[in-house]
Amino acid sequence: MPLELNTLNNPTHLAAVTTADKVYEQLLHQIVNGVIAPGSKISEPELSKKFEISRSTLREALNRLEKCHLIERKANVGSRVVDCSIEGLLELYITREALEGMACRQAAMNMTDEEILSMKQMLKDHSNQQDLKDGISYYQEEGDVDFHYKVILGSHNQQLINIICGQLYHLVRMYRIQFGMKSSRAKRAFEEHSQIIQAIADRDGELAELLMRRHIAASRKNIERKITEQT
Amino acid sequence: MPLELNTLNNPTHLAAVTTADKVYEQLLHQIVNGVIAPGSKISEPELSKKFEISRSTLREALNRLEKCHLIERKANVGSRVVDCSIEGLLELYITREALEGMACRQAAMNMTDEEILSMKQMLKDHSNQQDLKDGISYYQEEGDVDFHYKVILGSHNQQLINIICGQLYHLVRMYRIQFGMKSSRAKRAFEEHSQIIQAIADRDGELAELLMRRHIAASRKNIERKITEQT
DNA sequence: AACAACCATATTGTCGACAATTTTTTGTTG
DNA sequence: CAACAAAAAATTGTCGACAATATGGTTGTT
Repeated sequence: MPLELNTLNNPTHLAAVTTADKVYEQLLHQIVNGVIAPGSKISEPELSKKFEISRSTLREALNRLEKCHLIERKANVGSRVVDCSIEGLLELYITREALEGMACRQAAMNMTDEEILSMKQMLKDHSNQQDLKDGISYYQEEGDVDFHYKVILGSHNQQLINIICGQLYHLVRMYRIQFGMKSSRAKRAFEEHSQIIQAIADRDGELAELLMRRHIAASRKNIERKITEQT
Repeated sequence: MPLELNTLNNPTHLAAVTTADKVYEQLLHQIVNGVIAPGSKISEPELSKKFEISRSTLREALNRLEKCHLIERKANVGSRVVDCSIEGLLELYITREALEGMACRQAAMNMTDEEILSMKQMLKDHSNQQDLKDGISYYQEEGDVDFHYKVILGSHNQQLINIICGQLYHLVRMYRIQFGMKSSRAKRAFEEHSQIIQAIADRDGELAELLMRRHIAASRKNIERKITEQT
């Protein structure tokens, strides 16, 4: 069963209580999934009518979207959804490499034995799924997300967790959808996941970080290659 | 001339135009400098009276403080200034190590020759100051901040710049003031800065990242040592 | 026809009041 | 006196209206 993504954005792991929360979640979903196009302007009067809420609570929701860098605001002008450029995507992966690499090192140091066991079990489940689906994207996508999330949480470093899960990953998902990235290296990625878990289980932080960085860098280079092929 | 810190938090590098901006800047200053104590509750009615503004615009300012992780909000309960724990400080330095290390690698790849020249000049100025002040804290502190900022900006990676300058560094400053950290290794740090700039000038990203990580790790271990001595 | 200044319109920023929720106080009971 | 329940006060969330600023079109001049 895949992790519920929204829980990771909510520090207290509680359901959205206020209406601004709910509107935020809906807008988050719509932006990430491209229902609201990247780069498009956000009209406060229009949206507040559509959601049947006041502008105040809409602005509250917009502020949270701004926290995840999904929208940008200029004073006295308004908000726009961020637009997805290739440069932005590569910058994002560079940042992931740094943060998740370190998170992986910390995970090797700080994960409990139970957490490690749980990850190994997850990987076994994925391997069965992979036999069935033979590298087809959807489950592998979720599996990939699950894997990375567990490593990040395993770091037990609240700073890293907040930055990666709270803001970066929404952008990552948005980019994945915008560029229609279907992880053409599912099998290879799965093997890399195995190696990383092994390094964590061995409590080898140095190796764990190195492998995670290579894993993300490989994904980035894969994207770069595809992009340059297209042109 | 030291960098104007606030400009780095403002993406457009423009002065605060709206009143919420100004209140945000004042509150930022007060929190970072401990005028408002860490862990203390923030009363919206009280603050809005003190600043003679409405609660709406105060809440706007609070939202920006939340973006920098300087305050935390719970629904229907209110906001608190984050409190400074030793674990939090160490987590922050771990995160810095990852992000600034990568920023340094990117800086070695992406800085212009002019930017590198400017950094070398800055270091020369610092060295003169150091001869005069003989390792006394204040100027060295600002110099340290300047150095790190220039490297980060030199990465030319907007993601890294936003995360580090836009949010992490306010927390770093707050911690420095709360724990009264006076950089007892000024001379050593200056030498490390020199080595890092040399690696950047040589366009050796690998070494540049390694050195920056060691530089920050050394600072972290220095803190850990002090803390454990005290107990 | 091209450009500048101006005006009308629309959008964002700010305000004060009301509703919903939490926290504190008070009162009752064992 | 302690413990629990209920009411009161205070705080946060939400709303609609007004003020300040930007946008787009119009008009007038060269």
